[in-house]
Amino acid sequence: MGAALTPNETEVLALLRGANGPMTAYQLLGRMQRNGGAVAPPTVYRALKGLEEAGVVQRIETLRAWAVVTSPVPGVVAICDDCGAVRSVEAQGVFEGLHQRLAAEGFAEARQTIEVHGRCGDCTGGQT
Amino acid sequence: MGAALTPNETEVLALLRGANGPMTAYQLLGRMQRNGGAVAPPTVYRALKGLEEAGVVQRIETLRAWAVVTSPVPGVVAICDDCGAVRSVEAQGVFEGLHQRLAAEGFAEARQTIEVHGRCGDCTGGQT
DNA sequence: CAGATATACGTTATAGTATAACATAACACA
DNA sequence: TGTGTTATGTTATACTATAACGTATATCTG
Ligand SMILES: [Zn+2]
Ligand SMILES: [Zn+2]
Ligand SMILES: [Zn+2]
Ligand SMILES: [Zn+2]
Repeated sequence: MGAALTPNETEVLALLRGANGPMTAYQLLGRMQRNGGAVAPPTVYRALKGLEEAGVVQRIETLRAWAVVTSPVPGVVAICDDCGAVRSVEAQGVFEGLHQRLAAEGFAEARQTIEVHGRCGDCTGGQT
Repeated sequence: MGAALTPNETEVLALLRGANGPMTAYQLLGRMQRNGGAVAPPTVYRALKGLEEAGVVQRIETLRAWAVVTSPVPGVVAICDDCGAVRSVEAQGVFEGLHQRLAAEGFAEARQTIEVHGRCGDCTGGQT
């Protein structure tokens, strides 16, 4: 079974949930230090690793930052370069199509990272 | 027109072309130092930036490394976690499907990063 | 309870990645 | 010749991540 979260993991998750977007590991570190005194980088990286393995947090590769997983199924990460908003967009067909395409090449995929930069609806003048 | 490459860019590109896979910026730096004496990080990062803007080099985000662009059209980067091989696989339908999906959300995409980790055909016991 | 194992955590140091800021050189060309 | 532009050199620093080792705590076992 998926083990319960440790206290450090719980704290990091709460910080990420309270943020309105991804946070870098050192932003998390700073917050934890202001909360609880002496905290060092391994503490936050260990927590992030555990949360990632638990599937509740993911690294946004193109931002070198960390965010809560908002979708039960893996989504496309859409990042607005204007306002910084990050959304996970479900795109089952895209993932499946990619799976097929790679399988045709004999490639057995284990993990897909799909991140897209651009401008969100709000920032383009917004047709919603 | 796309400006000609500078000497530093040319050197970095030659190193990447001579490698059998992505290289980190500091691997490139080490090579350049062995070739030409005093070289500092900004030299290689500047060259990488120029090459990236020229479209001949790309950063592999999930590897924090740099590789030559092998496909005229953007491809899916397939990374074998076993042997380290990195291939760019054309998947026009995937990119287009993703484009459509995001457009439907009002998101105007500018840059897609699609990287997949797994095992290549050679490493799975290889049906080619 | 003594001892063994496992897990989480603390602590220090260091590795690895990337950029800021400012100085200099080289070139084009008015 | 002067002037702007591009490329480069140089120094320092910021940012991201992990290695290595020690300690605490819980749990099980005999
Ligand atoms: Zn936006
Ligand atoms: Zn799949
Ligand atoms: Zn392989
Ligand atoms: Zn598109």
